[in-house]
Amino acid sequence: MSARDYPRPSVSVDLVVLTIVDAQLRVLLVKRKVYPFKGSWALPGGFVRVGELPDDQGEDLDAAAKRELEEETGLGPDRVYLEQLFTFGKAGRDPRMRVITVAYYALVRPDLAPLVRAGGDVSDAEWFEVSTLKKMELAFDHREIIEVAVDRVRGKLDYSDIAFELVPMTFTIPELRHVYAIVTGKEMDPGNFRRRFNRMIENGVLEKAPGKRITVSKPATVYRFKRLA
Amino acid sequence: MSARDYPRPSVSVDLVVLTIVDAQLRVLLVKRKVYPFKGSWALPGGFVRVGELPDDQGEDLDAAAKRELEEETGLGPDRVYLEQLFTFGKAGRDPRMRVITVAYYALVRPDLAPLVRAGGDVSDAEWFEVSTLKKMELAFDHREIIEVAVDRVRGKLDYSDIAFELVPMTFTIPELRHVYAIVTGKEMDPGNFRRRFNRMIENGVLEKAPGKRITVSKPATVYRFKRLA
DNA sequence: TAAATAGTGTCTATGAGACATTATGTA
DNA sequence: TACATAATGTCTCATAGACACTATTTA
Repeated sequence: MSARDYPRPSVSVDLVVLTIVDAQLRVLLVKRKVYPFKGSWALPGGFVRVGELPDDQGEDLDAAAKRELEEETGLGPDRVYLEQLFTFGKAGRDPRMRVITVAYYALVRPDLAPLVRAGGDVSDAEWFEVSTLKKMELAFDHREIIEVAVDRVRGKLDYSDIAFELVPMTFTIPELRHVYAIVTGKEMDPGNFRRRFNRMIENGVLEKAPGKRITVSKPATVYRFKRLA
Repeated sequence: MSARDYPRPSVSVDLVVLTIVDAQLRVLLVKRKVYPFKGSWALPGGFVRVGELPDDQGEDLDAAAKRELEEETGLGPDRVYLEQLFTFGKAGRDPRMRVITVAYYALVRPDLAPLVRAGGDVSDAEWFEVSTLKKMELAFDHREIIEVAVDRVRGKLDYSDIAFELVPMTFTIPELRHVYAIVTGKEMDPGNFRRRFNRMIENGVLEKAPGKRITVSKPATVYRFKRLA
């Protein structure tokens, strides 16, 4: 019996698409229209397209994630941060059949978030506050997947650039500080927080950008993040 | 057409089993006895056992990793640190057919490493120095997988307890320092290094253990790592 | 006793956090 | 002008690194 003949699992890609809108960390969920979990909210995702032929084996795993992202949000992968998260493969996690899912997470800038519903071919897609998911019934093990994703984002906040994926293209340091506060749940001291980014400003990693915020007092300087090549 | 009827990929589990022996970071490889890459060295691994029935969907992904670890090294998962690494799923990475592999990495204490060859059912298994792999032809994308694993270990060294998985059950601070030096490639100052673990010693996370090293000068204190429950 | 390494002490630079102060815009 | 918030400054403390020094064991 060749390896070819063993039973195979279905492999899907699930997306934890996160954004910050109205001072809340939100995740994009779609309403399931079929069994199982019909009517429940679930992560957007789908099966990896696999070819039958050795020469055409189908799409790459990353390509499947990008395709699903585009299909379900209308956002191209160039506008969104996308990274593999973890693979969930417990037996029984899908009652129909064996499904192993490779989860990805995506970070959507708040200014792009409103575009999502128009672009998707899924009619019932909504941004839910992560903090309110506890009360909801989610499909499959999607609650656990979201938890892992949020933990990952929290963990990477301090040693990576992902915070810049959760503010608009141009932003102020106070806006960036709000991102930190929302993700970590802790307010940061405005003065100390700014100092953390002073070097980036001197480096030119953050450069001044045109634009202005409507404020009741002194407006903050607007910056743009220049990703180093 | 139901989801059931789409073509499915094979899903395998590959293991990057690492240890430190003779002052070298080493990875366990097995010689392939079948095509493709017959005769090449490859990561130990195998296909996830998938059930055909909704009620019996087969083994969990983690269980597959533990099973392979036991089969190929003879080491139970209780004696070895095992963690999911990353999922590699490019089309064409296996020329025969579409295979998506979930890679795990395992850390084996140096005193257990010699037991490995006896226990495995794979006759041709050997520990290779990671630094010499560049010259070798490895099967599939296994070189890339090893690289990701080593990067992961390097990255986690400073903020996790994994260094203790690469020394014997009882060890000295200088021995631990050698682990850091070998993994990171940088020698650490002995005095400063020790200070990093002074708090753990005061906490009781590290406790004195019986045992002694054969040395040419003052022998170091032997400790045991007490994992907090 | 000599050699070697374990382990401690000291100094400095750096960064985080608490908090005060100044600067600059809006209403 | 009053107010609010941005932005800067100051102080303290914890930590990392460089390096000198002491302690202890072996040969």
